Amino acid sequence: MNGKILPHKFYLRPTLDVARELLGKVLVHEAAEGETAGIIVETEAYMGADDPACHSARGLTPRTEVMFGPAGHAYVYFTYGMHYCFNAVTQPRGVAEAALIRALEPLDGAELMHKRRDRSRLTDLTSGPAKLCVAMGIDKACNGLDLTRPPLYIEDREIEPGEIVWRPRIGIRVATEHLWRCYIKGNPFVSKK
DNA sequence: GACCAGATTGTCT
DNA sequence: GACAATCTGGTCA
Repeated sequence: MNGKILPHKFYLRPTLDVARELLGKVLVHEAAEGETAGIIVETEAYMGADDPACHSARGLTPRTEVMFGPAGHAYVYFTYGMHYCFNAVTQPRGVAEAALIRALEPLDGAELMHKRRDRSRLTDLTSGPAKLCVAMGIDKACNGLDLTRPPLYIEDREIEPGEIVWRPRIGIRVATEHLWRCYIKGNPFVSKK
């Protein structure tokens, strides 16, 4: 690692602020097979009890337990019978909000990502929430991990994200009116324009 | 490029 | 039993 790991207090703020400021930060996973890292280029905010698209809006269940827990932990959920998605939990214990990481730009361990994903094009490795989980080796075992220490953490390598834009969230059927997805304009790894 | 259906299973009603 | 914070590969243009 050659950056500063983001502390818990980074995540103890309004989720929209955290989602925006995660852009340009670096997600690192030190797995047994090797280390992979990527620059976060796209996120979405899930706003808890008042957001019908948020898993936690229906209350505390075994699945959403981590989101109700303290900030700075990993919420990894399984969906569509085959995909994992990775979120960073925000807000204090009891407030169940999170920032979904939707896309990364590969930084370290691209070779290992290719091996895990079996895709030749670099832009196919991490340009989507389920894709990046495969490329980074993130699965159910990562659910609940503390993001301020290895093996899974997010650090600041002082990368300037560039121009940021806000757009409606993707892949949900309710609450689509909010501009709660943000990404780095023009970045080729963003999942969708 | 746009649009569409199929895959496949955990989670909640 | 219905549905899901998705991806892929097909068709048509």
